[in-house]
Amino acid sequence: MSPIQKRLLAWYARNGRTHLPWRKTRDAYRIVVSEFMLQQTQVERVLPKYRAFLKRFPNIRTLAAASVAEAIREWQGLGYNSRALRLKRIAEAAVTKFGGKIPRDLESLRSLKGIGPYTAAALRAFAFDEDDAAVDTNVRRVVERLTLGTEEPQALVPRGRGHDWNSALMDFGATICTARAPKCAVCPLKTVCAAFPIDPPAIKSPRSKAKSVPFERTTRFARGRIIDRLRRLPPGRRVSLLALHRDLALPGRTAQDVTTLVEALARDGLVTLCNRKVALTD
DNA sequence: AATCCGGGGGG
DNA sequence: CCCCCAGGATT
Repeated sequence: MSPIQKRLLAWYARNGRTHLPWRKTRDAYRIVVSEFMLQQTQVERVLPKYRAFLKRFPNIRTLAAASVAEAIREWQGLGYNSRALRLKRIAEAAVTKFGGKIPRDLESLRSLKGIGPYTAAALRAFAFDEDDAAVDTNVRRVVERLTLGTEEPQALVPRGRGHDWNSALMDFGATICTARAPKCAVCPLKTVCAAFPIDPPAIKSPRSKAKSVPFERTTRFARGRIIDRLRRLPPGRRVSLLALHRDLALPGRTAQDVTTLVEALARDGLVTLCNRKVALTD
């Protein structure tokens, strides 16, 4: 192993978050649930949601057999509800096409909507102990700094250590080699880092943003409120578009605006619209 | 290449 | 308050 590899794995052995539940399992279903949650949310916020989700859907067949509405309800507080839908569809595909298991080969993984290059590699490393490099923006940044861009992330994976290596890079990037204000002074890799010491002013970028719309007027806010309202609906019940508009009282939104928003959510498959009444998709 | 998605965290 | 932020799909 190279000095970088040895030092980072040694740091991880002492400082890594090896106690995290998705680090202690090789159950591909549990790994894919954690990956979908972690793509959008901080670890501390994911932990309780992860436990609750697995309690409600203990295995892939439970999730496959559930309704979309149940999956979206269990997703409450995580945001990005489309990902709950995709996770649920992946569970269905695993049961109908892959013998009830998350597939191991790259092509099969990539055929599942919602699994891109990053998540496919993460699943192969964390669930199947393959030496793939799961490259998110944190890992890309860390590797670029450590080698000044001379090495591809995949080339750095120590043979047979893909699981711990990917975990180590992520923990390191989250705590030491952070995007802004990296802690070079206490970095265990500073003596082998090509970028040490990083020049802070180099991070400055010319920013002149157009003025932003208030968050309450954004499509994102409105969609989130609509899904939240439907989530609280008793199972099997639907609500009329007019009642939805009246209940939510979204700032600056007409009844027609609400209809348009609901139609978009219906195209996404999150809600079902029938006779101007709407509910989460069954 | 740019945009959409849903909030939360940090300065 | 203001700025920044992730991965995947779509166009």
